Amino acid sequence: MGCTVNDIARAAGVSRSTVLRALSGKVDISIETRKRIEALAAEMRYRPNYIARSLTQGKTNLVGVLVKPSICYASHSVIEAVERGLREGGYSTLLFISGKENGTDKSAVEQLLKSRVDGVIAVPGSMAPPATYQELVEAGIKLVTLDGLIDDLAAPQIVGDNYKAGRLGAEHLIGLGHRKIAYLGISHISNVGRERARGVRDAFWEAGIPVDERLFREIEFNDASAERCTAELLASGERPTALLVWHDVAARGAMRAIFGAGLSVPEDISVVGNGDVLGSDMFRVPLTTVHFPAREMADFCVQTLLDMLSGKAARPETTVFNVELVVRSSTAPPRVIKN
Amino acid sequence: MGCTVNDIARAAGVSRSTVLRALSGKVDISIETRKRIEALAAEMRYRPNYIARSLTQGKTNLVGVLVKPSICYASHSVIEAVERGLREGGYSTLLFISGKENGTDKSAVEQLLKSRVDGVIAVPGSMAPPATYQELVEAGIKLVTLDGLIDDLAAPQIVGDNYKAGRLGAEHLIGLGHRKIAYLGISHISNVGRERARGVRDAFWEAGIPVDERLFREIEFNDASAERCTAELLASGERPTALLVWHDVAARGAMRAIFGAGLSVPEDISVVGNGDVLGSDMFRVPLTTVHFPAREMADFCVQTLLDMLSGKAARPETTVFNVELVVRSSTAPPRVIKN
DNA sequence: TTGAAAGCGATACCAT
DNA sequence: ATGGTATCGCTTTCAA
Repeated sequence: MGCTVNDIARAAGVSRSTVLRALSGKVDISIETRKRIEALAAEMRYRPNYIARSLTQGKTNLVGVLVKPSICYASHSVIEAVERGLREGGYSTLLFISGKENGTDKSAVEQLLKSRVDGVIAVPGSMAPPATYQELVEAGIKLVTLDGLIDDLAAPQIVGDNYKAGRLGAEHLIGLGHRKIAYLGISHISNVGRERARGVRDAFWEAGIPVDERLFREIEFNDASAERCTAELLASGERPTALLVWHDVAARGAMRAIFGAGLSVPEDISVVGNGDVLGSDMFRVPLTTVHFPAREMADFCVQTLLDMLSGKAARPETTVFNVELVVRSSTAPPRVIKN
Repeated sequence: MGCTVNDIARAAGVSRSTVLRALSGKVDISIETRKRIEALAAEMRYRPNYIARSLTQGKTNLVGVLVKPSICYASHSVIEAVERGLREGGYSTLLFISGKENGTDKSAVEQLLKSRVDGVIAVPGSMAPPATYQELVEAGIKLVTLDGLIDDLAAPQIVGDNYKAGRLGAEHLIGLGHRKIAYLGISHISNVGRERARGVRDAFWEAGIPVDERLFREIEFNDASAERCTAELLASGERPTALLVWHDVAARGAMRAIFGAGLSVPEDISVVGNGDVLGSDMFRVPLTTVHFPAREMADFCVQTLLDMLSGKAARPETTVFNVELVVRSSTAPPRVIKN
């Protein structure tokens, strides 16, 4: 298919060393032969083979981007920002989407290793096993995680303030007068899950509200799971007056269940989301949520990796981004306050 | 970093040929040396270098996925399906997102060529220049396009029935009694843009409704553009009673403008979208839209490429998928029908 | 059953 | 200013 330097050398009647010199823009070559070879290369549609180049340079200019499935639609701008940032930094994006939201990513990491990527950006799922990522670090591959904290990982990690996110949502609902608040969270296996829950519990604690464990549920990341869980809560005798949901997308599923039961938001039940996904202001009821600066986090993540790739000292520090409550229409004081 | 076959050969005291044989699972090797080498390889954490392998095999097992930015959030499931399908087929995904929705993709294609990808899946922007893609075909790279038709391209192309989509939306509104319908479409440079508009115009024609060119607008793919355009329409003397928007995401922007003007949907203005994006049933007003089987189209696209990659005869045919109208709450008869 | 050698395409270094 | 050669890590073919 593509022609090689040898083809050009033969066609030009020179050695391939000369061809390379002409094409690399170096100085020690006569202007005329350079012109001639450049013209020939263009005519023959020569394109350097990056694969061969990586072999000699010991550098592929490839960055593996290993993300959990939800990131694609929860924060499409993340993947866009990452790809663009890497490209501008001279790297190509080798994309891997975890099979399952909570999957191990083991085989994907193997693949990444065999592909000899120079670096990896990982958006780990809620149950990502630390060992898998550790393996990348041990293999000498530059790694930065985004939006998920892996315990004891010697790599820079970028996260939003999940503890604060949990607190903000809970405090907002408590401030409105809610006492019977359900929390639809994610697995406690992950640091994110633990921090969120801790924030929520601390808010309850400080307000002197006892935690009703029956209202603390774990859900998967998808509409259906949230919808099912919410339906259960509504059907139970202990119907909450407010729902704190760990992600906007799940909040949408929760709303579906609420509307499906003939109830309304926020009149019957208040709902708080998390993430401030593009479009949550146009939900059937504009969603009160906690804003995570996803785009800024992604940009920072890419910059950190590019710095490491260019040899700058990498400090395996965790960077926490601030989050803020955005109040819209899905929350209101509980309808009836019994004394 | 990673150890090579030579390292193992040296450590095992055999030639590298023997190592390769042991690791490749071939038969002509004694069981004991194989065991020994396998153990050694595992211990030394040997991982075959795919880069080097591609060089000898003339095959990278890389597929370039070149998409316009909107695909990421308009149809996140597309990129997921594509990545998963390719991975299952033994290929890795080299992702490129066009800089601009209407950009040329020229440099991305160059990059793809230099990376020696075996194949490419392209989701072209509305103004994608045919020559760019043609170049891929000429370079002998297997190409399939998805959700966008490039004129005169010798490659299989997968699209939804855009003509029908235009018709369905228009006919629905006309059937409800609307006469003053605005159409927010995309550039006519693309086949998609032309087909949609043709469907709309045919529906108008058959209903005997004259086309008011002032109500036929071209917008960019984003909330803001649709919002701005809608605001203009509302402010003009010729306020339409219905809006036919070429994409759900743009429809959301249009709704934002409508609500911003203090009007309501569908009482004051009906809105029809296109795409049936996940979540459009949970818009502030559940959206009436034309459903495109995005996931099925993506799966079919990947399968087609995998077939081509495995040497099966490729028929450069265009496959058109059926679309269907999904009626929700954003459309209703016009409030006042003047006689 | 095992070893040796050529080659994939580009690079770097030494020689002319 | 230009040519020759070893090398990157692996595959394939031919010898032993």
